[in-house]
Amino acid sequence: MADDNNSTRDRILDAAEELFAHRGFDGVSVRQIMSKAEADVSLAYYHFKSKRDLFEQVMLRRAEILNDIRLKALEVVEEHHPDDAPSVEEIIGAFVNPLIELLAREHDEWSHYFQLIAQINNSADWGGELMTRYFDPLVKRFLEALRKALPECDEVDLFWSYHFLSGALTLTFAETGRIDNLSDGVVKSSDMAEIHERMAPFLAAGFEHLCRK
Amino acid sequence: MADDNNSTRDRILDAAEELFAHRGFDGVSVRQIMSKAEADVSLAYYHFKSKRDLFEQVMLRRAEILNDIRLKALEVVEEHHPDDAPSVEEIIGAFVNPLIELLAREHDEWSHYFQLIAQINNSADWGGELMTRYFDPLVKRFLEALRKALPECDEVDLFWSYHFLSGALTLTFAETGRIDNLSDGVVKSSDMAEIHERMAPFLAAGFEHLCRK
DNA sequence: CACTAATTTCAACGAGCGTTGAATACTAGT
DNA sequence: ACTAGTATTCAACGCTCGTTGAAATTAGTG
Repeated sequence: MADDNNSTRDRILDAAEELFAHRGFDGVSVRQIMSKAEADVSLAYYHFKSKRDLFEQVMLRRAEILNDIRLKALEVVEEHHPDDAPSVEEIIGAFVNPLIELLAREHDEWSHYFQLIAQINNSADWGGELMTRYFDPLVKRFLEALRKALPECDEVDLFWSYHFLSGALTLTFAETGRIDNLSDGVVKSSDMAEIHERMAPFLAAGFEHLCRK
Repeated sequence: MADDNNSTRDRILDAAEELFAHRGFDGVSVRQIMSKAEADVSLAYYHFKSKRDLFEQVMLRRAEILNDIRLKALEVVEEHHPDDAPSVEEIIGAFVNPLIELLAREHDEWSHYFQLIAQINNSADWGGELMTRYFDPLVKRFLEALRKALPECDEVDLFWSYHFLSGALTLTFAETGRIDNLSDGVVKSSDMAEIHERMAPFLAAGFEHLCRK
C-alpha cells in the first residue's frame, strides 16, 4: 500500500485515492474514506477544507511527481540530440515511458492514481478542468518538442494527434481489464513490457502519417 | 432534445441519459432524473426495476442502434472488395465513421450517450462490464476483418492496437473540451469534419506500423 | 512543570438518498 | 356501463450524506 509517510493526513489521502479511483467522486462517502483510513470522520475536515478539496489534493500530490519525471525524460532525450531534433518516437517515449516504468516498478503505489486520471480525463466538467490545470503546462512543453521534430506539421493535425494519444494513454494505464476480456486472456493489461514495446511506436506512426500526408 | 417518442418511459430515459452523462451514475439522484423528466419519483420504479436497471436500459437503447449501423458499414466495405481484403483504414473507417456521422447529423440526440460511453469505458468495475457485454461481440467481428487485412499480424499487436484505438475513440467522441482548451480555440472538439479526416488515418497508420514491424 | 498550539474525539444538524405500498386516475374491450 | 389492466400520484420507510462546533487529548516549547 501507499503509505511511505503514515501521518493521518497521508493515510486519508491514500484511502481517498484508492476509493475515488474505484468508484468515482460521488460513489464514495467521506465516512467510507475515513473508515478505510482508520480515523474519525471529522478529521477529514480538519486536514482538508471539504470533500472536493480532498479530491483535488489527491490529484495534486502525484501530479507534481509525474510532471517532474516526464519533463526530465524529455530533457534527457533532447540532450542526446545537441544538433538535430529527437525523433517523434523518442519524444512520445519520454511522455509515456516514465508512466510505464512507474507502473512496472511501483504498481501498487501508482495504479489507483492512473485509474483516477482515466476517469477525470474522460469527463467534461470539474474533473476535466483539473486535468487542464495540472497537466496542460507539461503537455504544451511536449507539443513544442514535437513541432521541432515535425516542422512542416499543421497545427490542427498536431493537436488532434495529441488528443488521440491522450485517449489511448489514459485508457491503457487505467488497467480496466477490458483488453483481458476481449482477448480471452491472451493479453494482460498489467503487462508493462508489452505496452512499452508498442505504445510509443503505434502513436508515433500516427503522428508521422498525419503530419506528413 | 431526444424525444422522438415522448412516452413517459422515453422521457425518463432521455433525462437519465443526459444527467448520467454529465455527472455519472452516483452523481445523479433518481429524484433529479424524474424532476427533469417531469414525472413522479415513483414512476421510475414502475417503468424500471431500480436505478441500476434504468442506467443499463439507457446504455442498451442506443447500443443496439450503434451495433447495427457499424456492422452494416463493415459489410458495405467488404462488398466493395469481393476478391481482396479491404484496407486497414477502410475497416477502421467502418468502425469510427458511423459515429462521426451520427454526431455530425444528430448531435443533440447522441452527444450525451457518447459522454456516457467514455465514462464507463474508462472504469474498471460494473460500467466496464457493460461495455464488454454490449460492444465486444461487434468488436470481435471487426478484429476478424482486421486479421484478414493484416494476415501476418501478431495477435498481441492486434489487441493492443485495438486498445489504443478504443481509448482514442472514446475520449474524442466524449467532446470533453480538453483539446479546445489546450489549443486555445484553434481546434474544436465538435468539429466532426476534422475528426473524419484524421481519426481513421491516424489509427490505421498505428496498426500497420505495429503489425508490419 | 506550565502554557500553547496542534490533533483527535464525540455528538449532532438538516438534507437528501433509493425504494415501496396503497390509493387514485385513465384507457380499452365487452 | 362495467371491468381489467395500465399508468400515475401521494406519503412515507430507514438510512446515509457532507459538514460543523465544542470538548478532550496529545505534542512541543519555555
